[in-house]
Amino acid sequence: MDHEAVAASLAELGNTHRLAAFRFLVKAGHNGAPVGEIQKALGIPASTLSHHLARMAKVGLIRQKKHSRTIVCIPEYQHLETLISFLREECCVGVQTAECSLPDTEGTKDLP
Amino acid sequence: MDHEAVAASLAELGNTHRLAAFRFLVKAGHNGAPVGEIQKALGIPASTLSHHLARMAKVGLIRQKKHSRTIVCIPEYQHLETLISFLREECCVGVQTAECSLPDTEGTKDLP
DNA sequence: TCAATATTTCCATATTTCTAGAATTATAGT
DNA sequence: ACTATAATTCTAGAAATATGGAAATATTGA
Repeated sequence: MDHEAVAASLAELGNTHRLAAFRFLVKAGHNGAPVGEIQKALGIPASTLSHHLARMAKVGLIRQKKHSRTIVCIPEYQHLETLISFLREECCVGVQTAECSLPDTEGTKDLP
Repeated sequence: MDHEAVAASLAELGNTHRLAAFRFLVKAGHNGAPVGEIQKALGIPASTLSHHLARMAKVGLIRQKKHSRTIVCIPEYQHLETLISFLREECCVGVQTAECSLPDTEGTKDLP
């Protein structure tokens, strides 16, 4: 996953409704959950939710499978893993220790 | 960090310019880098960059310290750590194994 | 065939974000 | 005091996002 793709995925998770939907799906497990169930859980209008789910599917955060009338949404764990790996590399580059450590707070003052 | 704060931080990282700036700062290390240096590296207009940096500072992704005329931006490693922890919990909830595993791809078909 | 259900697509509107030039502020050096 | 430098704030237009009602689509079961 390249820089642009990472940014796009993070942007999708960076919306409270979408993040809530994704969290719900992850909790639901590998089988995911149908749109209607998500809708009942989050309590947002169907058209709004549909729009958000479509966006997440577009960047690969979730997958959507049709079972007759219902559309089941499945979280793409691997996608999130990749995202986390990217962030972790960002976090640890430039840091001395293998594990991430806190920056030294020198004697400079914070801005007001 | 609560749901809203996580979404806000992810949204900030979900922009290519800001993600690039953050990556640059992380690579720069604990001492961070002055705005002008970031500007030269990314090659975007000063006012645009200033706007993006201010946004990142607002959600706590970076800190800004003034040294005479220059403003040094420092990445908040701890903040990113917290973000990653949150995502990791999301990822592993509902999954059987301790480590994150891939979802079973059942016999259902993907949407067109 | 008809009604009900699940969901999307269409549409319009409101809001936010992005962008960058111009003006402004703050500070250092001369 | 003056000039150069570093960065922000102001401003405003363009683009993208968010929202939700209404209509459309697909599918099931009677």
